[in-house]
Amino acid sequence: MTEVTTTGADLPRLRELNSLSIVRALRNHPPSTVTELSRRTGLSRPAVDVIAQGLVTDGWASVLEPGASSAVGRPARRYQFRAGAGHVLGVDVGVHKILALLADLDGDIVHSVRHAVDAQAGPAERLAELDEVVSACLTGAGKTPTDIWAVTVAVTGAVDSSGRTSFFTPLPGWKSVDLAAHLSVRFDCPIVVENDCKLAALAERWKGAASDADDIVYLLAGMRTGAGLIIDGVLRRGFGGAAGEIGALPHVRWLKAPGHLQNCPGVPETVGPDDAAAWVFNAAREGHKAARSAVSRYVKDLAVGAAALVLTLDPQVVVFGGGFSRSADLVLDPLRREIERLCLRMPEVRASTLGADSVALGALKLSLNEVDQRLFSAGLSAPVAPRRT
Amino acid sequence: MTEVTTTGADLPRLRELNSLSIVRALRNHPPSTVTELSRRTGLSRPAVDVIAQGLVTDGWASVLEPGASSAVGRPARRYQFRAGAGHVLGVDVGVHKILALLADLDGDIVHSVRHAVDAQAGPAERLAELDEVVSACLTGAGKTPTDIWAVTVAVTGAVDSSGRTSFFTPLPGWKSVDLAAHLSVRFDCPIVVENDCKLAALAERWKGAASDADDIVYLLAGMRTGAGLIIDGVLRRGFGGAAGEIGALPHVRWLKAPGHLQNCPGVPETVGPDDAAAWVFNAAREGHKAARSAVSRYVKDLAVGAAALVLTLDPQVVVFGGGFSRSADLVLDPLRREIERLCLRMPEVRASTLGADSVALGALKLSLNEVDQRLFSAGLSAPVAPRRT
DNA sequence: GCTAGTTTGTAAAGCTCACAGCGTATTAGG
DNA sequence: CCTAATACGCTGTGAGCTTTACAAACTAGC
Repeated sequence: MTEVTTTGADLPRLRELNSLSIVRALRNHPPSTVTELSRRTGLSRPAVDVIAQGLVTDGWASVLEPGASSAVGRPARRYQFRAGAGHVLGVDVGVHKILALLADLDGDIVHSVRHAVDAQAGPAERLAELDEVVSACLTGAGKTPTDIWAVTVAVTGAVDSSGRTSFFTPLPGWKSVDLAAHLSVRFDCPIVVENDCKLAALAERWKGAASDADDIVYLLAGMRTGAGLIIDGVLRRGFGGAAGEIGALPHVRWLKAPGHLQNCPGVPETVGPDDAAAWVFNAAREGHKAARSAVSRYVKDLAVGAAALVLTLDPQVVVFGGGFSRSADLVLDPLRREIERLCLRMPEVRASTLGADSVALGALKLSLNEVDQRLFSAGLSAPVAPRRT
Repeated sequence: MTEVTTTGADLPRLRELNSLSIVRALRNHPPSTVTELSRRTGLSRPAVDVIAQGLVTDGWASVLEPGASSAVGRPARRYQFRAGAGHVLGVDVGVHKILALLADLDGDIVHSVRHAVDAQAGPAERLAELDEVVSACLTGAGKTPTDIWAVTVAVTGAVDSSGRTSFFTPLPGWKSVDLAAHLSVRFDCPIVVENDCKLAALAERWKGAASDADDIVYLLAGMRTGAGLIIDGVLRRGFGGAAGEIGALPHVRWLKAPGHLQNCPGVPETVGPDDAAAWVFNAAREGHKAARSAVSRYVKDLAVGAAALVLTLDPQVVVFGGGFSRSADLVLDPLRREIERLCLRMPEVRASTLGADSVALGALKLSLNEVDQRLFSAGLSAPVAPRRT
């Protein structure tokens, strides 16, 4: 027997579905009365009542007894989602810094810790620093690893299905690091390792520049150029985790694009290689001839890869993010012109609104998605940290 | 009130869901006994029994009374999905031909009609020919327009959200043709106009070279080069319908790639421009020096665009289709080498197995998808042709 | 030809769930 | 103080699925 799908639903399953429906109606809403929930879900008031009480006894919701009532009529009891029932972690392991965010199930950030890291630090040193940041974040929020329901770590470079950056990565010696295995010593919950561009794209859709769009090309523009894709509202990983790596194609010029900025004539010797781009953008803003030309050539090269992505996917929005997005005022208009010239249908081009924390925020969001997925597929029995399968 | 989601489910809805579950279990299976359906859906035998009887009275299923039984025990009544309850059309409006396929709800083709068309024919002439082909296909199958539940028409060129090929199209004078409006005079059912590459991709996943994959890049290689994308098992249209049009980017060389074949030195003057490529492939197979070089250069240019798609999406399979897929023996290996050289992760590269009918087949499949979507979202009351919304 | 065994069809009992309806509690306003 | 409006809580009703039980139909083997 090919026992694949058990789609049949009986009464308990119906109750489960309606419970999830109530949970959905509870989340991302202010504390709600039974009548409001009834309207929101389409269920009858008595049904909502018993389900809500069940959620309270299970620990998924909490009750607010009526206080000062402003409306007419008998003051209503209010239910709210117990966002504190569980917590998730999102960590960005960057070249220069490690940033950990700890949030509740609403995605509200409870605590965050940021440490600077030497760009040349080897894997052992970086992993030790990661452990320290995570520990500090947990203790700072008064949590233990068992309180955490999902962990997502962002790294630079394409992440394969085993969670390793086997294709390439700018982190020194990082190619063979098995981050998930390293963290699984401390955490029993699901652990996901993901590419930083993809996570930044996720963040930008969550609470950034593209929260209204389902089809997004996110450009992470900095000394390295990368892309993250959201298609039909879902983060696109690729069959092997290498989606969005258009920069590897020499014809689209992403590899040499930042060189126009770094090698711009006129950069003072006192400016280090990491700050050269910022200097050039500033100089261009003040009318420096060579700087303006360098920015122009940079945008032209950036636009080729962007156009390849846009022509392939025909997105609604292109988000210009990454370190260079601070200079979006200089980039956006010429980038639009170039894309318009190269593409069939013109997408909106917007600047990132989240800045440098977008990667860690995206990691947080992916952790929340992981929790949600388990919640809404496996059903909700009691709020406990899920185990890895 | 932001009345967006009415997710609550009551008892009738539960019955509806289970009915759909039974329909799913019935489709693409041989006639099934109640016990088999019970196992397949997870529902109890009596529940399946009443639901199946309901489906029969509604006209969705038919009963096979037990005949010659081979097994032990009382011979079972068998139920089967009534694929003949409705029919769908898939039409390919090509440059040289128009092909219409008429199939039942199982996708089994009942009748097909193919007419040749002059490549220079204008819109009026082509539309008249289309009407004639559709009429012939209907009468040949003994059907009327009211028997048809969905119509999909494939055209060359990116199709915008209004169903027009406003960006570009090689069909003479076709840019402003509103095909959906033209057909809506005869058909009340949903009418979809879609790009030919996308539909060929759909067909190749349905019953072609990539039926096992969810992430597919389909290359339509001929005198024009195009691409269709399937991502997470879903056809990717793009926000404005222009996904996959990477060929519009000059840097990837798709526009000039077929020129290597057409302008290959040594092609006899007796060979027309449309047959030059076929001649070159044949000559290359027989060792003709210039022909081999032309094929090599063609593949190199084709591979640049393919690599752009592969790097962007990281698909599981690349399908080499279109007119040139008859010469896949010459193309596949060098194409693999080039993609491997340019990309991070190597996808499988396969030749199309459907040939020239793939576009019409894909149109058929999209019609079936359209019907299924309405079936499984709006619920099944009685088998009647759906109306356009 | 007859009996044991197996599977199907069908009916009845029981349980769970959601809904409709009604009475009660609480507040605002006249 | 009384009325209208709103929300809570309880009970009865009906729908739908499951389990159990039993009759019907067929094969296999003696």
